[in-house]
Order: sequence, then C-alpha cells, then structure tokens
Amino acid sequence: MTYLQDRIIHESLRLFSLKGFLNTSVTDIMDAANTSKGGFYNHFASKEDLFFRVLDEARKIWRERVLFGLDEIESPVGKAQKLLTNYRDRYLKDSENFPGGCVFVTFSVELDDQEPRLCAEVNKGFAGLKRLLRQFLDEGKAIGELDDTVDTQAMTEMLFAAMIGASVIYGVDKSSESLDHSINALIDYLDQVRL
Amino acid sequence: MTYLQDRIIHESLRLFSLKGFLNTSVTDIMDAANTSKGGFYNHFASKEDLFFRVLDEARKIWRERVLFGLDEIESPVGKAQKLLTNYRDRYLKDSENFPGGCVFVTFSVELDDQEPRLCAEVNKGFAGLKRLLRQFLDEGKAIGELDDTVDTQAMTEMLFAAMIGASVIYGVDKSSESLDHSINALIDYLDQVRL
DNA sequence: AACAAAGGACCGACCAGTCGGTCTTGCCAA
DNA sequence: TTGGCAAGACCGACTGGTCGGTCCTTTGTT
Repeated sequence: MTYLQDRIIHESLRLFSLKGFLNTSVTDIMDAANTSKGGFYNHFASKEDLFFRVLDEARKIWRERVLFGLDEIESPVGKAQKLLTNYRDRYLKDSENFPGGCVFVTFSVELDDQEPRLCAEVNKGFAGLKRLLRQFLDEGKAIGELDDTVDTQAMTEMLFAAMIGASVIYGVDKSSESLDHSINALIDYLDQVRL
Repeated sequence: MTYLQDRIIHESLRLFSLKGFLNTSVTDIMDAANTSKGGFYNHFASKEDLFFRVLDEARKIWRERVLFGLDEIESPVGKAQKLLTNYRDRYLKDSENFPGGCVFVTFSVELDDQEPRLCAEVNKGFAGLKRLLRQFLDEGKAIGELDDTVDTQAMTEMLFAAMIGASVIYGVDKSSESLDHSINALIDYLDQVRL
C-alpha cells in the first residue's frame, strides 16, 4: 500500500460520501488527490476496483469507531447502547472521513437497482450489523436482562431501521440535535424494556 | 396537462425511484415513455423543471396514500399508528409508482451535497411529516392519552428516523418481513407508551 | 541502463439540451 | 362538404462537453 494509493482511497471515501459512487468522476478524485489518470490506473484496475478498496477501508473505520469499547461492557443491552452512542458520536459525526454522511447508506440507495453486484457487497455489512444487534438482544434475553416476551427480531429491525434513518437525516440536515434526540430515544427505549 | 406530459411524469417517477435523478438520463425517460427529445422539450423547460413536476406528483400520491382514513380516527396516537400502517402497506409497497423505493429518500441522499436547491424542496416534505407526527403526539399528551413526562420531540425524531430507515432498507432488500417487523415494533411502542 | 511512478493527450460512449423539419389536428372560408 | 392552412405535437440528428479507460511520454530512483 503506497502513500498515493492511500491518499486516493481516502479522498474517494470523502467524495463518495458527498456525491455517491456513480456521480463522482475519476477526474474528481484525481483533482482531490493531486494526481493524474496515469497515477490512478497504475494502482487500480478500474473504478469498480476502487469501489471495493474504498468499501474495505470504510468498513475498517466503521468497526474501529462503532465497536470501540464494547468488550469492556458486560451487559448485552449495555453493549447495544454503547454501540448506539459510538455510532452517533464516533461514526456519524466524523466529518473528516464521511463529510456527506454514512457512505454505506449512500452506496446502497444509489446502487440497489443499478449495480446489484456492488450493492450486494454493501449489504453484507448491513446484515452483519443486524446480526450483532440481534445477538446482543438475544443474549440479554438469555441472561434475564430482557423479558421473555420481548420480540428480539422486531426490536432488532426497528433499531436497525432507526439507525439507518438517523444517518440519512443527519446526512441531509447535519443537525446534531435531531441525531441526538433520535439516538437517545432508542437508548431510553432499551432502558425501558430492560428489567 | 396532456396525456404525454402525464406519461413522462409517471415514467420519470418510476425511473427516479429506481436510479435516482442524476443517474437517469432524459433519453432513458424518452425510451420508457415512448417519445423523443423533441417531444419532451416541448412540455418541459429542462430536466430540472421535470424534477419539480415529478416531485409535485410524488407528493400528491404520498398524501393520498399515507393520510388515507386518518380523519376517521379520533385518537391522536391512533392517527399516528394508522399513518404508520398506511406508510407501510399503501405507500412503500406500491411498486407501481415507486418500484425502487421511496423517491424522496433517493432524492435526498443523492442531492444533499450536490444540488442543494433541489434537495431543499425535498426536505420541505420531510419537515411536514415530522410536524404532523409531532402534532399527533402533542395532541395525545394534551388529551391525556400519553403521560406528561413523554418527550414528544425525541419520540418524533425516533419515529421519523425509523420510517426513513425502513424505507431505505425496503428499497434495498424488498423484504416485506423486515418492513413489517420494524413498523409493527413502532406501532407496539406507541401502544406501550399509551396510558 | 533499467524500471516503476506519474503525467496528460486521446478514444469512443454518453450526457443535457437545440433545432430544423414532418405530421396531425382542427378551424374557417367558399 | 370540402380544400387550404396555421398551430403545435412530435421526431431525431446534432452540439459542446464529460464520462471511464487507454496508452505513449516523461520523470525519478537505483
């Protein structure tokens, strides 16, 4: 991984977050990374190749930010709550890497009906997050932190939907207040269902 | 409003829902509507003009679908719940007009950092929906349907975020099951906070 | 000398939008 | 009733410009 490759990937990440993949031209990226077509195509086979490399990097950053400190918490519901605050404060508000909002959401919305192969790769990440949330809730149920009657699948779908929605809204209006409110409401909700 | 204009607007609505505004070419629309460039530019000043006309039509359909039957319900919280089921069953699942999912979400995600003027128009609709949800919750509080301690603003932000998120997810995976679960969880949540 | 990195002119395809022209429609005079 | 004709709906080749990608040239390092 050379310095230039790294610069291209990170500038792409910023631009994809702002403008999406299809509407960011390779020339845009070259301008932002201060290089040229030749420089780019020496390191990347195609724009699609760049897509997958950027996606990898975005996932790495996402995990580092959102899963931070989760292993220090014992309560499964507490883990879910910590994940939510991380998601809000350490991930969505990161305007350095994601100035236009969550890049996974941008990708999935623009690619779902146009580039199914690329979108499928994005969706793997979504499935992973959903699985993780579900796991926390199921564990909470298993150790008696949540009532037996709680429908963990429905709760997972709702939490997940609200996280995605919060990211869309924050990407559009950049209002910390709305974001804080919606995530806090989710955290409070988890407190309420906790026994 | 001629027949051709109407056809162009409705085919545009479908294509914008699938591919977004920027990634749908006027030629794509002409092919779908079985007409030609000349035919199009006789009725529309520009692609941007088309955007606003399509947006108007989408809003009309949205209101007709989502607000259906609300005035027959007296309970404010019941209205919010009816709005949620309408949103799910009568709006999101309408693959005739919105085969690629909610067009407002598609617009706002792709336009927020690229076409602020167009995006601002989309956001007016979002603000309206949020105002409506907030109004139902505040009315519920006023008539004693909800506890005085309920934070209606936070609850509104959460409901709104979950609605937007559910629409993103449904647009991507077209899974009725996920959609039903997340919306049902919201409806149950409103039942739980209701006194 | 040898070779990888970087530069940028260039290619065909496609973009939004224009424009000269054709064809259909319906009105009006005889 | 019929012939003439204007309005405007519609067509599609065309324009300037941008797209992703190629390839030849130059630069820098060893």
